[in-house]
Amino acid sequence: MNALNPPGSPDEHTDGHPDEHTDGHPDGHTDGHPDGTTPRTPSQERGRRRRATLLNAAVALLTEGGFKAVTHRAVAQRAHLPLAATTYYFASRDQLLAEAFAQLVETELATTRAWITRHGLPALTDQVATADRARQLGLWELYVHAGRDPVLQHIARRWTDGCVRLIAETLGRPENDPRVRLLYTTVSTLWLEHVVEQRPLDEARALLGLALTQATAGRTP
Amino acid sequence: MNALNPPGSPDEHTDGHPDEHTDGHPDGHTDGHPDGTTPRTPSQERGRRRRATLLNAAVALLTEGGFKAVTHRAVAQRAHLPLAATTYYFASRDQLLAEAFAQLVETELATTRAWITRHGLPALTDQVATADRARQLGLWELYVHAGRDPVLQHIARRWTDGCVRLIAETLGRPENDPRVRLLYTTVSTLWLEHVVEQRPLDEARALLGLALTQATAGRTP
DNA sequence: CGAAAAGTGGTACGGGTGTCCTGATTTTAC
DNA sequence: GTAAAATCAGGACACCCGTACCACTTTTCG
Repeated sequence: MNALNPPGSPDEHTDGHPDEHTDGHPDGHTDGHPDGTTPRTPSQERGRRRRATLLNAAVALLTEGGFKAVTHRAVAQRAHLPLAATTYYFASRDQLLAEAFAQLVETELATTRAWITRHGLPALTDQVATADRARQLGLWELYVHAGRDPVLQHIARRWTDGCVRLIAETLGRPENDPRVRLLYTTVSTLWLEHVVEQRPLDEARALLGLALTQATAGRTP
Repeated sequence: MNALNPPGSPDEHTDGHPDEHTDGHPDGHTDGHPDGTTPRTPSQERGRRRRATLLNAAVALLTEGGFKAVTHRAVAQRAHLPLAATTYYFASRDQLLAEAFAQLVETELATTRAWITRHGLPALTDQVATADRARQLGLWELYVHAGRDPVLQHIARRWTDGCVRLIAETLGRPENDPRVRLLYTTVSTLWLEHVVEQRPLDEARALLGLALTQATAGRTP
């Protein structure tokens, strides 16, 4: 669950049993140097900061150019760290991407939650309009890429589940309520369409309004 | 409009004015050798077949590995043609990808139309279940990638518009009817979710049913 | 028929990548 | 204090890529 920790949080996995934590970890975060070559989350504060810097660089590059732009050299350069740091702290490019994806998902969910808390669900199209489009594209690119990668797939499901949970809470409904899920389908497509196709948002606003009307059946959210 | 022609269809662009067809062509199809270096659709039948073979190879690779797998060498090898053929018949990798995307979109739209004609809209989840998932992934990957590429973006819009048209025709409604577009949002998300996340389709079927009920307001499709 | 245009295909250029190697330095543990 | 472990960073390995170059062959056209 380390990928869920904010950068800089204490690491619980430095207890000398690294091997137990590298099997089937769904979010791609791997700890431990079983033979001195597999990276771990560092025990020293300095190393932890360097690792986080690399990860943030990866997210930035993901935003700017999609996952193709996340190469070891680009990440190292963006983080002003030597190339070897990338392989010291991350087992592979795939791990780097997975952790970047996980971070992006959590960040976007938190941002969206805050916006809805403040402005309400009907204003979600306004958040989509003002949010960093390139970052959204990075997220969606990895979302689709997750279809070919079981590790990323778990993270993708977390994105969907997080969005559904958000809507459920806002509507005061259980997450498995079909109306919640139906509303999510509309929100998801409108979001993706805006990010990819850059269509005007007038129609999206109207559709969101209609979908909300149907989901709440006359109750004002 | 050559990208809309089936492979092997007669080419109308060999009339000696190739330069007029290379500006702002939204689907990335370029004709003409203005200085002997820019590819055109060949005038000879053999060349046309070779070009089509390369394009089909690109689509196959897109299916198997996503757009990252569509390299000149992989395409040439898959098509059993020399590497130089790829640059002879296509101006760039981008053009190859654009045409592969366009072809994939048209194929999928046609396949979906045939299915709906035969089985009806409520059975759309069954088509999603039985269709080649990897091919769908290829399509969606390029769809999202289109967010960063104006040429592909036009093709992505064609995908969306084609789906909306399909639903509108099935419901006997105009394409700008909000209920048509709302139903499309649900269908789109359920499709993407299945392809990416591989969730069970039971819930998708139920949601599609609910969405159809709301879209038709008691009228049986 | 001959020249020009189109087609063919092997090769190379200049660039890039993920990963690994290894010696030096710093930190930790006994 | 010393040895082991962790950290650090420069460099290299093996591979890959898109694109361009160029000589040769085939087809077209005047």
